[in-house]
Amino acid sequence: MDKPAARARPAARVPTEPQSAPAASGKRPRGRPRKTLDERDDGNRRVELVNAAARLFHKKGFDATSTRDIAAAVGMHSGSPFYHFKSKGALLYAVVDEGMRSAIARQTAVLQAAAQAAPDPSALLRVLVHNHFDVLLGPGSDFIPVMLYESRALTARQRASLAKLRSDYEAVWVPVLEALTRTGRLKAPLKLARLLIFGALNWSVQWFDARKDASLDDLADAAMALFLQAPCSS
Amino acid sequence: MDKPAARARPAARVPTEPQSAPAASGKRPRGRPRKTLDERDDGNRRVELVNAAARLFHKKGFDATSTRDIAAAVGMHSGSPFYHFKSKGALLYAVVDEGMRSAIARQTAVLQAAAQAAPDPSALLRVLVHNHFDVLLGPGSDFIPVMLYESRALTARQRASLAKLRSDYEAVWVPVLEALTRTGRLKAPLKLARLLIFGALNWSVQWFDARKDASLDDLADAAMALFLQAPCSS
DNA sequence: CCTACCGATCGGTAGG
DNA sequence: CCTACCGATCGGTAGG
Repeated sequence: MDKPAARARPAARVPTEPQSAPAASGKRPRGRPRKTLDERDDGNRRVELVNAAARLFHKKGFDATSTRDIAAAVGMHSGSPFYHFKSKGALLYAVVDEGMRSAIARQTAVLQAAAQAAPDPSALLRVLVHNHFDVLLGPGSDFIPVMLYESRALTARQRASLAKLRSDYEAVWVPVLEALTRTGRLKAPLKLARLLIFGALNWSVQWFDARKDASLDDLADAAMALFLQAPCSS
Repeated sequence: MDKPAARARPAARVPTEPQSAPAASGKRPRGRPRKTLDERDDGNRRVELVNAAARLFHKKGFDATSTRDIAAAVGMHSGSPFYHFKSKGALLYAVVDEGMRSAIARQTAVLQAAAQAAPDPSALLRVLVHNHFDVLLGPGSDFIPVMLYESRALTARQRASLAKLRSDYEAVWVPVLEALTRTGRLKAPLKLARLLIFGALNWSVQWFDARKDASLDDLADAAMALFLQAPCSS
């Protein structure tokens, strides 16, 4: 069956009083009502598709998710996602891109707040680690897991753009890790340390269960205890 | 096109001198030649299929690999893998099962050798870590990466069997990590430490390049330096 | 954004 | 293990 489930169609989409104000003039605003509202609507549908795609790609994987699944999840018919995205792969890239930009924005925000309060590098690392766990495991966090585990389907060009974003995200960690190496609290070679640390964090997507396991703070504490040498002087 | 590539068909499969000895008697060994040889042949074909499946599942992912791809890789026609395996999922489970049994066997072997030479827990961890990297990244290591990153397609029953094998593999690490915790060289809570450590190691599948990066020994050294507190007394 | 549709591909099977 | 095939599903498109 191709009919979308009746469930997700938002009430706002039902054509209630469609052109209340425009109807008064009777001529000018025909084919398209006010431009701003129209664009906002289009944007919302697009955002809905990206959100549904993120959730389904995370839950079932990119290949196992059909564009029909995504359409049905937002109450569209099977061909309609291709009005907003030219291919399934473009939808995947939208998820990945949105996820990285959001992650970078959040990272920048928490780090700025922390750098003013306490410029201690171990405190900064703790903030980075906690934010990373939050981006991976917090509420509504489907985008970065998709980026981490479903990027194989991207084209070479898309992968190159993604590599730039990942590099931006990771670059912030480097001076913090360097400072910790200088003070002897981090022992492994910098590049390998970074890769191993990201692995430890990213793998949590595979096992973390918010209902059963520890809190994100517990996770961050454990990671800090594992990676850092205890403060030497005492 | 459905014709398999002419490439991988082993010369031994070409029906050259099919029943040299049996032809002498002319009666007894009809429908099936000697049983042992026949079974060995079947087993080899089965093993070839599992090896090809492991390589392709690792390279392209389970969903993106067709059973036709696998058949072609071993010089079979498109329907023939189903003579050996009743479904594509059964082939995936064969890969995962074989990978875990091999990993456990290798782990047992290296650990027994190391435990006699030096029962120091940090030396044992180093052996476990190095073996783990070797299983993940060493030559012919497609099975465990498939297990780690493609198991989602398994049935619930298969996943339960796999969980048992994974638990067997991980159980060996626990006493070693406990000993290191007791001597203060491992600081994080045991369960979280184990999960974070496995994450750091398993993630290497995503970035390690044998041509460019460090050796497996370098990796193991870096992991030990990162995870363990420096020996306290000195 | 829907309707109606297409070509391609896929997992799997019967029958030998 | 091959031959010949099937039903289902999928990404995508034309035309409105």
